[in-house]
Amino acid sequence: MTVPPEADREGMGDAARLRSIPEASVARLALYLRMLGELSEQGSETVSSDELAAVSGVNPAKLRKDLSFIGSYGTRGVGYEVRPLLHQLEQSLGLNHRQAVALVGVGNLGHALAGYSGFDGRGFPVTALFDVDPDLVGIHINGILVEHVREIPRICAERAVTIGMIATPGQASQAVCDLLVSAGVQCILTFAPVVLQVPADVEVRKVDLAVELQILAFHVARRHLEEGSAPVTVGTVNGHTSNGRAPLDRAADNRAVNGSGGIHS
Amino acid sequence: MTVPPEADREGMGDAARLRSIPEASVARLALYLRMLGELSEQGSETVSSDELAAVSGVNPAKLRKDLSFIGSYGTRGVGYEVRPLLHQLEQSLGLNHRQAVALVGVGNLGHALAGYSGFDGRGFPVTALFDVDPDLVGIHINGILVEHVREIPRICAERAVTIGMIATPGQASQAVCDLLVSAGVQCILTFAPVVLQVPADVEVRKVDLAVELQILAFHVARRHLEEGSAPVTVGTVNGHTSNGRAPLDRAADNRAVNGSGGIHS
DNA sequence: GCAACTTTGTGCGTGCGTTCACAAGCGGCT
DNA sequence: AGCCGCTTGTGAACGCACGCACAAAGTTGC
Repeated sequence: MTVPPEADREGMGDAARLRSIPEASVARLALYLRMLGELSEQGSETVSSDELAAVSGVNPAKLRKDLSFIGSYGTRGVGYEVRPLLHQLEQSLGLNHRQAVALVGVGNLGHALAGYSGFDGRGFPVTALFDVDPDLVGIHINGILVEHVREIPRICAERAVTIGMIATPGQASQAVCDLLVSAGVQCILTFAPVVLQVPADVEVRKVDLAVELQILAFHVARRHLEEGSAPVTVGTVNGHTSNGRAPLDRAADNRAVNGSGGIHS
Repeated sequence: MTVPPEADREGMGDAARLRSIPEASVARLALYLRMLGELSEQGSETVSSDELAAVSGVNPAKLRKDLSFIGSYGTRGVGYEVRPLLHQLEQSLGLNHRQAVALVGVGNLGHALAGYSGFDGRGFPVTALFDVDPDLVGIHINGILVEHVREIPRICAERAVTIGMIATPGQASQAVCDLLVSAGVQCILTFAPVVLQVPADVEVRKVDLAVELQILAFHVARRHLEEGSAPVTVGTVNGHTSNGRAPLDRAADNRAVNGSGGIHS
């Protein structure tokens, strides 16, 4: 086989190794990290790939391969030591130092996000809030002052914001996005149902709640059609839907939303 | 291979055709649907695959293939008629009749979701709210009464709920999920950072905000390493085109969160 | 110290998803 | 009417990701 031009040398630098982690694996690594944190709190010292895979809802082999991307931190015959693995995951995922997050749009959804405890506790302190509504600018949420959107460039620079969250109405989202980008923010998480246009060096992730529901609605429709044609399921209406199988088999069959997503060009 | 009971005949039934749509395509179809809605409001009569792909941030060929899964509704040399395509998409995605949604957990995030206008306007009326907190049970949000979680089975059956949303703290989510499943709900969208165990015939989608941020944090870390070390330069071998590093090209290069996700077994 | 058991790490086959590229088909122009 | 240009729909190749299955490695028990 022709050796790939850029030799895959042994002593691969961190940068090279990180760059080569598949997008889908990164998403799962973040999940493992959370699960390890819970195991650690419960006092577990070690965990096997089978156990960790079970609580994460993934295939054990896939988990081991994911972990192998960040190095070998397991002991054959034993499993993984929870604490060291957790620490290594944090480092590889860039969580060794906290990332300042700016949230733009403190309306309905934004207000909830600003108060979401899951961010601060996991190394993502919301350090800046923005809005355009005069009724909102000036108030405090969770001890943080809501500033006017026009202050984004200055404040984001001052507070070393690395991640921006957009929870504005759709029409405003592109303008807000441009502001964040001009402030040097290279990673954006948006809840606006708009395809944001950004320079190539900016990473955008989009959470579209309406689309999520539509995907589920599709499955509802598909089920109805299947019931009508193939004698697959039993109960219809309020009927408890246990078809043939055990009502409570704990299928590890979950479809996670986060994932490889549409990576392309 | 043994032909599945229902042969893949030409005049393929709706059920067979819908079942064969790749998961990743379904997610994008929902996106196209929204974009078509906007185009329709702007008065567009027809749209080409290139245009629709551009505003959706996807590859034109991929878009055409996605649309081909639901049939041929384009005119060669012209494009797609917006209105008929939109209608066809709605039908294929199961949006021809509204889906009743139940929301469990009206705390911080749940309260915001209950008031989110993007649901009702898109055929997903939130018709039931639940919580355990005595301070919340009994109040009205957006005109809807918050009921106690123990009422889930009865009320979900009464109101023909097909989709459940879980916005409770992590510890409560599995119990809530079980309640929803016992009420016959087969599609669940959860915001709790927990891997839900469900019967095989229940569809679960998970939106994990902390994980989203961690994925972005990873990209921050990767950027720092790249800047510091390797002369990253253009393309690794097969060059993914990605980082051509044109400083300001308006790349339609967005990574969408929703996507194929971890589909398996 | 050796054997047997346990669990990691990974090479490889397979299937899915994306992309390219082109033939087929439709409208407009002459 | 016939030709030309445009756009769809799709066959085929490519690449990625998943999961199996096994070798390597370490631990426990005798």
